[in-house]
Amino acid sequence: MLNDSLLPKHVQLRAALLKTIEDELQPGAMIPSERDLTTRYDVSRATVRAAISSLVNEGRLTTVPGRGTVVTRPRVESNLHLASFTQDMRQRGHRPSTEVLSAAVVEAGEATAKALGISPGDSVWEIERLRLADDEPMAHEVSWYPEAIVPALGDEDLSGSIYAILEATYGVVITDAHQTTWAEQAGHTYAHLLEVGETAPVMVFDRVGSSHEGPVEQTISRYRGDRYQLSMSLQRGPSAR
Amino acid sequence: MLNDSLLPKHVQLRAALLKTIEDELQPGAMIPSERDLTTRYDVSRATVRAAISSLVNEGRLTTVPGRGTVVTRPRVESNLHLASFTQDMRQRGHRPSTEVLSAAVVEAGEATAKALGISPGDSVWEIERLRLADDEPMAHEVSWYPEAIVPALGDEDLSGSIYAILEATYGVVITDAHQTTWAEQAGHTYAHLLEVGETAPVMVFDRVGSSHEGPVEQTISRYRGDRYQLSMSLQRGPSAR
DNA sequence: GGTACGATCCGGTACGTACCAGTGAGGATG
DNA sequence: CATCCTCACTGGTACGTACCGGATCGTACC
Repeated sequence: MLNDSLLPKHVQLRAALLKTIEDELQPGAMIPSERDLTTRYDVSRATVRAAISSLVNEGRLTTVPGRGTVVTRPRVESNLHLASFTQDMRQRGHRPSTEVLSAAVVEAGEATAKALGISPGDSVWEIERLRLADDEPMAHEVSWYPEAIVPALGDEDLSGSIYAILEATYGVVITDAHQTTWAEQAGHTYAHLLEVGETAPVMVFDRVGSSHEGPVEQTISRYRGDRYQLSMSLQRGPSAR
Repeated sequence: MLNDSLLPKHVQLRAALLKTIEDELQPGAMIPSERDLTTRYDVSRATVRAAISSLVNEGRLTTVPGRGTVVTRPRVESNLHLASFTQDMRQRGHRPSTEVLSAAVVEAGEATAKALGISPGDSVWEIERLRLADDEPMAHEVSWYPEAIVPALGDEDLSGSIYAILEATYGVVITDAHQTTWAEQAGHTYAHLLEVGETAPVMVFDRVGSSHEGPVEQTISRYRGDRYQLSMSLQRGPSAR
């Protein structure tokens, strides 16, 4: 039944189970019992349990003592994902808009150069924008993009998603990002822009966005603390994909 | 050796191993061999392997065929993961300590009841703690745990990891959590506790921790904005809109 | 007809044995 | 002295047995 050799039986059995739960079974359906599987595939129960526990560990199956083992309902959505401000605000039920404050080619500072993998002094587009939700200030953003990657960025309409421009005009797809966040007082400059008090709390995000070929974007965003919150899921360890 | 209670042996052994790799061993060090552990704790090798594989699955241990099992080196870049305050601060190079402000059984409020899947008014342990890093206040935490799950939580030493207590005493392993974070001004109460100004920014985390069987913990933490920051990775969601 | 009980199934726990392939230290060999 | 090889030891695989407590359901009893 199994034993194409080469691979351990519990790995082969795992693959066989995964195939059936993907092709034949609905979420919530029960898979055959462990003892049933031992006779079907002619393996020991320990082997069956190894295969099953592997799938349980990845969230594909759930065991119910006294009942059986059921196919897990797929998760609806992971909260923390890479989304543009526009997408993000729409999902939260707000109407997003953007005010472009400035767009110019400048020399990259040290931190930006390091983040983008270029040399300090290299030319980068610096885009400064105010992000509104329902016509009230939500966030202030400054972004930097290497001019070498997006030479004519300033010619585009920057009031929408820059990610969309990167894709449509330059074929650059930001697939993942890394960001650090902390809390600050607004201070004079941002208090004015965000229309809050100078001591009002803001959430700062320093984000570096990357395509498959490397870093493309650095953005520092300041969100009004009274209007923004962030949800995320945490796992204890890597759940091997 | 084990069996001080009614918990499964592999859970007890898991807790024992976790304690030793946290207290005694350095990252990269090898734990005793599986066969060694069977004689030390007088259990079968299957039990030892169950305990070890659980820790491997969470990224605490790594097995090396032919060599042994080593304590995992923590990742340099502390990404977003579920870690206790103690672990978190150590990874950041600080010396953590804790001051227990109060511990009492109270009636669950509405939000807590909803988060924990119990009824408002049900008994919950309320633990209030001040978390210090290098002897300076870093965060204030209030946690709630259903009394039905952890009846004698107040008898334990609450100055360390409550997650460790949950595992060792009650066999409850928090495997994942969901949290929402936002920025606030400290305000009178927390300014005093955290030793900052009343308008100083704090990062608030509202977290619900769950075991395989459901929610176990709600914690609201307030971190000093000037001392704490959070890093995370983002991937592009499947919502290609 | 409703309840209580027991048979039977389920996953969970725990024990034992056996053999394999890779590692690495130390002794035998050249 | 360097090299090779043996061998003890490691985790990985796989088998078997046994018993537990929870869930389910049919049946016998009130």
